[in-house]
Amino acid sequence: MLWGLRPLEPKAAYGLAVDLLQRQIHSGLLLPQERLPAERQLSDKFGISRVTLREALRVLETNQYISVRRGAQGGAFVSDQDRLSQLARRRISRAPAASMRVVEYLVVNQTAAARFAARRRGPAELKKMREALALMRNADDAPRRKQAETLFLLAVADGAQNALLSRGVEDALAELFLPFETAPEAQSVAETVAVYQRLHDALDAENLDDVEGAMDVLNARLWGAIRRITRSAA
Amino acid sequence: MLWGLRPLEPKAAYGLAVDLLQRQIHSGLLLPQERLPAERQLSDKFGISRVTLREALRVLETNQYISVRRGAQGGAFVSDQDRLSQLARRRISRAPAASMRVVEYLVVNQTAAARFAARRRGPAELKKMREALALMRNADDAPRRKQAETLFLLAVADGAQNALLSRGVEDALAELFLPFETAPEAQSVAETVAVYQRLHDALDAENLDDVEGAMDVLNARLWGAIRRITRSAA
DNA sequence: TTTCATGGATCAGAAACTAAACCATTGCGG
DNA sequence: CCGCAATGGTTTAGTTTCTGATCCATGAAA
Repeated sequence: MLWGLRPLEPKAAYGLAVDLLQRQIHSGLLLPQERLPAERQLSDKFGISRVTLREALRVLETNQYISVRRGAQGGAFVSDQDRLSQLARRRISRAPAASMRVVEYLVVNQTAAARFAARRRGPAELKKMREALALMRNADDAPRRKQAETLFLLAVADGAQNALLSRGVEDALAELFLPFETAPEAQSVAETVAVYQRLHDALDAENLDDVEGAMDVLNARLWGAIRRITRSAA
Repeated sequence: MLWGLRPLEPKAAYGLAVDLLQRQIHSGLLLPQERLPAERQLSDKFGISRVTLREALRVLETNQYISVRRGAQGGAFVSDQDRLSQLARRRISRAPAASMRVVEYLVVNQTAAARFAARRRGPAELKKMREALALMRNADDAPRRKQAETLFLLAVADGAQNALLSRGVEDALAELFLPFETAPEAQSVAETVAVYQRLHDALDAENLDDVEGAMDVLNARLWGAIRRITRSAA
């Protein structure tokens, strides 16, 4: 018997572009106020026409993810930190339970990926982790720290050499859209960096116990963050 | 910075229909030789035109997933058991490593889902599991047993009340496409049913230890199955 | 043999997308 | 101050995909 017959929902090309850009903003890969490539270049990269790309930009602008300015030095700019944090909080408080489930999924797949990565990570992934660590140390604001964390976690996921797990982690990070940390204390930041460093070292040394220990700390911090937000929103 | 800029790949409507039907054949929900609904009805359910649906059927026919017959009592019929098993083996032996990774992903998410389900499963999911068990007991051939197993596992995944985990399990089951068991011994079949029964009982009783025990057995059987296939293919 | 539910084929029109041009705005260097 | 050059904004003609409808062809069952 055929199961779950529901109308198909073909995604228009402009919708795919919206999703891709939105996901990168959610996961922090695109920084606040960052300028996107010119329309002609972006549409080229995406393999879609400029008209279609512009539809996508219009949607993102409407949803306050970007703003578009004309003229030389114009272009599409990611919204600023406060606006994005506001969007993130709104998204979470609209459906707090859903965000908890995303964290659940992220923790499950991220932890599994890290365990596999302890055996399978290659030099390329370790290098990406070190680069992310360097970014994290040099970062002087919350967005750059978030970006570096995302890059680190994606590198760990890639280390598992399992495309489905990588996609799962990527999806979860894109779905989450946590607001930027407020009032970052120097000590807390240093502690976070230390945990990622510990995870890198454990993966480098193929020390499974330490990998799990570091992941437990990261997962606990993640749960703490999401709980803090859902509480303050209530 | 923008990361991973690649050409977008808009999926045409007919492609979505192909995927949906192919996935249900892979996971065993659609039985061999089963007749699909008439084109006019199917296109209606999918919310696409009949012409577009027919494109999808043509693709599936080309790939030997179905065959189409004309006339009264005609229609699109899922290929027979041997043909499907052949397709499945071919798919696995083309990329054995990929199939192992799918199993990995399935085990990770299925196990996590079962753990959550131990606390969250509702009466609806328990009922679906019992119905699947009944199907499994009454099944007198491999396809029906596979169908019942899939239905049971999907019910467990739903019990976790986490849409992302459910989707992960569903994706993995659809991606796997295991051939039907050959030479089924009555004892082995009875043992399998017993394990699913044990999993149901454990979920019903919220007995987490027993849930994990049953899942371990199921996961081990899954690993055994995929290893047996990849070996015989080599 | 007739019936009729089914797949097969065709066509006009709608919707999405493309390619290419041209216009409007604006910062920057001369 | 002006004009260049890079950018977004707009228009148009044409292609591709999908739709909705109609009619034809087949073949099992009554």
